[in-house]
Amino acid sequence: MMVFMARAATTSDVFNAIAERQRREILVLLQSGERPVSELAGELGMAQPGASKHLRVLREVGLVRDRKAGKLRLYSLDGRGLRPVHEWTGGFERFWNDSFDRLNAYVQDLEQARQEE
Amino acid sequence: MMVFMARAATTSDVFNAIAERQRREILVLLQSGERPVSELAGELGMAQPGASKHLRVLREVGLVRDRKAGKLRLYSLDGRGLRPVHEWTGGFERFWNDSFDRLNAYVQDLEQARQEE
DNA sequence: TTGACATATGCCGATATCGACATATGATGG
DNA sequence: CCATCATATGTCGATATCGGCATATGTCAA
Repeated sequence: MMVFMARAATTSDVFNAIAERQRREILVLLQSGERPVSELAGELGMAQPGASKHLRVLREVGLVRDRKAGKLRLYSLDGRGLRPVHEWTGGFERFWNDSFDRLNAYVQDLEQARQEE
Repeated sequence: MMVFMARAATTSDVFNAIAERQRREILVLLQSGERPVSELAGELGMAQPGASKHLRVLREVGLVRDRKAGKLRLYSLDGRGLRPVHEWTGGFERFWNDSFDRLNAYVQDLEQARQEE
C-alpha cells in the first residue's frame, strides 16, 4: 500500500518554506523587529488570513516565533533555520567565485552559443 | 479578467528549483563533474524520465548546462545561480551568528517553553 | 536505411498549493 | 456576559507538482 507523495510538503522543510516569495518577504520584514499578523498583511498587500497561513508554515519549520502581547500576537524572526541553506549554497561557492570555474563557465557559454547557431 | 496563480512557477525561480530534494541531489552529484541523464537517474534511484524532467527545471533556471557528446548528453553544473540564494540567506547571518541574537533566541526559547506549560 | 541505444515529452492520477471568502476561536474591556 | 477587535481555521476553485508509464525524438553504427 503505497501512499502517493505528489511533492515534498512545504511544511517540515525550510527549502520549501522559503521557496515562496511572500514568505521570504515576511522574513525580511521581521528582520527589523517583531510584528503582529495584520501589520505584516498590510505591508505585504495581502489579506490577513493569507498572512496567517504563511506564518503558520514559517512557524512549523522554525523560522518564526510568536508570543502573545495583549490582544496581539507578535511574530518574530528565528533565522537559525536559514543557516543550513546558507551553508548548502556555500558548498557551491567555488562554482561562482573561483577563477578557474569562472573561466570554465565562460568557455561553456561560448560552446553553448556555437551549438545554437 | 484575473488569471489564477496557484503558486509561483518552479521554473523561472531558483528558490523553487532547489526546493526539491532530488534536484538538490542532482546539483551535488554534478559538483564532481558532468554526467549523462541515465547515470544521474541511477545514482538517484529514480527512472530516467523523472531525472530528465528535474534537469529540465534546473536548466530553465540556469543551474545546469548540457552539451552533446556523441550519443550522450552531458549535464554540468552552473552554480552561479545559487549565489543570490547564498547572499539572501547571508543577510540573516546575524540572526544565528551574533552573540546578542543567540542570547535573544535563547531567551525566547525559554519564554516559549514557559508559555506552553 | 535499419536497429539499438540515449534522452525528451506527453498524459494520467493523486495531491499540494495559494488566494479569496466566510467563519470559528481567542482575548480584552466594560 | 457581551461586544469588539485580532487572529486562526475551513472550504473552494484553479492550478502546479511529481512519479510512473508509454511513446516520441535524436544519434550513432553497421
